[in-house]
Amino acid sequence: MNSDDRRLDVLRAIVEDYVATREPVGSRALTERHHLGVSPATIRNDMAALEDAGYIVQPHTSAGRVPTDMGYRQFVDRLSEVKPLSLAERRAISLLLEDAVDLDDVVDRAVRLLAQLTQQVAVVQYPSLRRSALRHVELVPVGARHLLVVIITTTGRVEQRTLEAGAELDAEVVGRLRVLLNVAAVGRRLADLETALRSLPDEFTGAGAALARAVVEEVESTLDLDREERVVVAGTANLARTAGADFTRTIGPVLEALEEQVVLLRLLGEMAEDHAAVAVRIGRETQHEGLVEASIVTSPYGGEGAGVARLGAVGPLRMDYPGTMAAVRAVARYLTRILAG
Amino acid sequence: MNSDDRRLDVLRAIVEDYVATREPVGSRALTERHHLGVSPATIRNDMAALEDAGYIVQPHTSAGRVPTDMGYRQFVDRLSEVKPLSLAERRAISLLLEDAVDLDDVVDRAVRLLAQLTQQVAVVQYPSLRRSALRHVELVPVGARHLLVVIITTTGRVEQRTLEAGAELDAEVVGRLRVLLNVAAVGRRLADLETALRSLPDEFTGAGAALARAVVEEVESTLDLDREERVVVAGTANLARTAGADFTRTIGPVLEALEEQVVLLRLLGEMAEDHAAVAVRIGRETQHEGLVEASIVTSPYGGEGAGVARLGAVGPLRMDYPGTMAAVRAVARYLTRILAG
DNA sequence: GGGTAGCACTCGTGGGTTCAGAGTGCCAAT
DNA sequence: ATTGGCACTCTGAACCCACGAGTGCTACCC
Repeated sequence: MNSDDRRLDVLRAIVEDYVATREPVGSRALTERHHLGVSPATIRNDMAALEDAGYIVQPHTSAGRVPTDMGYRQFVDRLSEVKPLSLAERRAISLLLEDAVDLDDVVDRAVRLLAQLTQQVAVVQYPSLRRSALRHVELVPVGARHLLVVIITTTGRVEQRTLEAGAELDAEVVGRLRVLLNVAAVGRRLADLETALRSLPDEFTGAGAALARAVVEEVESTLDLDREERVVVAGTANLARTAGADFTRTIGPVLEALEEQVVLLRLLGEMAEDHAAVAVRIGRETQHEGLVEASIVTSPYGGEGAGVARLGAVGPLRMDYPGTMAAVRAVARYLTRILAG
Repeated sequence: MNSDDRRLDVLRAIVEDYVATREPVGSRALTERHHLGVSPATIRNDMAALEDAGYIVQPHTSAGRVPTDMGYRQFVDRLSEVKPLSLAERRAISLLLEDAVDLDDVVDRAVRLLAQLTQQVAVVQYPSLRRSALRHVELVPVGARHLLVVIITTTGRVEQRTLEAGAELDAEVVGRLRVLLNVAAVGRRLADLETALRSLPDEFTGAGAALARAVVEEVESTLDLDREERVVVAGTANLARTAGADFTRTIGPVLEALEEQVVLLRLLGEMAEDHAAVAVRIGRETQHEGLVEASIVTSPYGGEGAGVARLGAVGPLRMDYPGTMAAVRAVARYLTRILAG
């Protein structure tokens, strides 16, 4: 065995032990718990090299080593196969998700399930409107001057807006608008709607044109991703469990980050650029002040007309990466299957 | 001054100091910070009496006193007037809430605002469907066999369900059903709908009757309060700020309770039975294991056709009750005004 | 009777010291 | 390249001790 390879094995062993024991790991403990076939002294040399390379640090002179962000990163990148979940776990996932009654329910169940499986904070992003397609637009007059616009997507998501018409609504105009809207828009991805609808108001005159413009604008504003994309979070209590040990001061900054939709959405968006089945961001890699002591593991789900979104788990740097990755990937797969069915 | 009165003043002073300093308060400190007009020795006698009565305890011999749940309760009950918020605060509330675009946005803004104002965890319950009235029901065929049922309430809330028809939809039947449904149901409180709709399927024959029954059932299932009432939470990071000092072990149990909709809904429901403008539950009074070290302050909002619900703040036993009560009441009032307008 | 002053007593906190053990780095030997 | 040996470092636990805050009690005063 090449000595570089052994070094990486030592790193792997350090990460595993540190994750398991939460204590800095020394050379002797390492030789006892893993059959590396060499003596502690050799390990010490390797550790010195790993420290020079930036993968591990000593909290203080006479203590064992602890992985750095870079160390965890190396560890994660070197994971070859993801260990599968147990049959019982997979069956539980499947049963739980199949009983869901609508999209909200699916998402709610998925996020709780994932929190439970990973014993961490779970996050699930709603299927993105931008990438899903329109199934139907409905216009409902409400009183003489208000019009309710209901937008239904192929993912089963329903968005509604109320708008105030400038003049009294004309039932015939509303009816025609409904028909034209649906003809022009159904089947389009929401992101393409703008071009599809641009000329629609020209079909009307006077108050009808104004109304059509207002409705089109309302439909388009639904594209405004910042407002419409949502992430739901569950399992924050899991953070508190190991709070003192895993976070230098408090979990406050992490909770703050989790409450800020924009932070999560940015992070999920950036992670979508990794095309791996499971993406990981460790500590500072999250590029967010509040998450320097946290890692996030996510996976895409949906796709094929069901919209694409991500789900994942957020936990301390010192998390069980292989286990978390397996759970995240599994839930993403089942969710994809459920949404497609 | 009656000596019983003085005792209660001493209790008030103890609560105030303990809330301010987070440290057990002794007789000397008390005489220095409050002009009670008597010597420490006298205070000591009063404190002994208060301890006998169960309002305060000593963490250990040779320490000052700390209020018990009962002590806080007595303190809260004796608060006569609620101090008003500053003009700047009231203006900020008003401006923020007025800009909201729809019900979701109002609720979201309110909960964040309240978390910010109280520096605690804020909870806002969605206006209850049971007490709000129906504005419109819309039926939208989706494909040949699916029907989308959209229910709009007077609070601006929109609920939708998709149902699968047993047979191909007949446009004429759907149209007639829509008309009849609206005639029978509009203006009714959701809680009264069941009786109003019972005979409706009799107007149809064959497949139409089956469809009507399915639709009615779907509308009624919206009444299912457990599924439809929702509470949104914000500001959990505020809990972490003082976590070590205010909670014996971790904030985990509190976070768990906050994630369980059923727990919050039960609590809010029970608090609705107090008819005071602001209701308070302290420690064990919450009747929930996870909240024994927490208190909750809530106030109703809405009403007059806008549905009735509650909002409030959850924090440590050692919270600024007068300030929290003032903020909760103020936000409830502004929210009521916004929803009515 | 209620308030006060004085006093002895309790007990937790904080500072300082010591000690053992874990872990390291380095060097000489294989 | 690996290993055994060894001197060195540093943390954390244990311990002790003195300080001081705070109490309860009793005797005294108005």
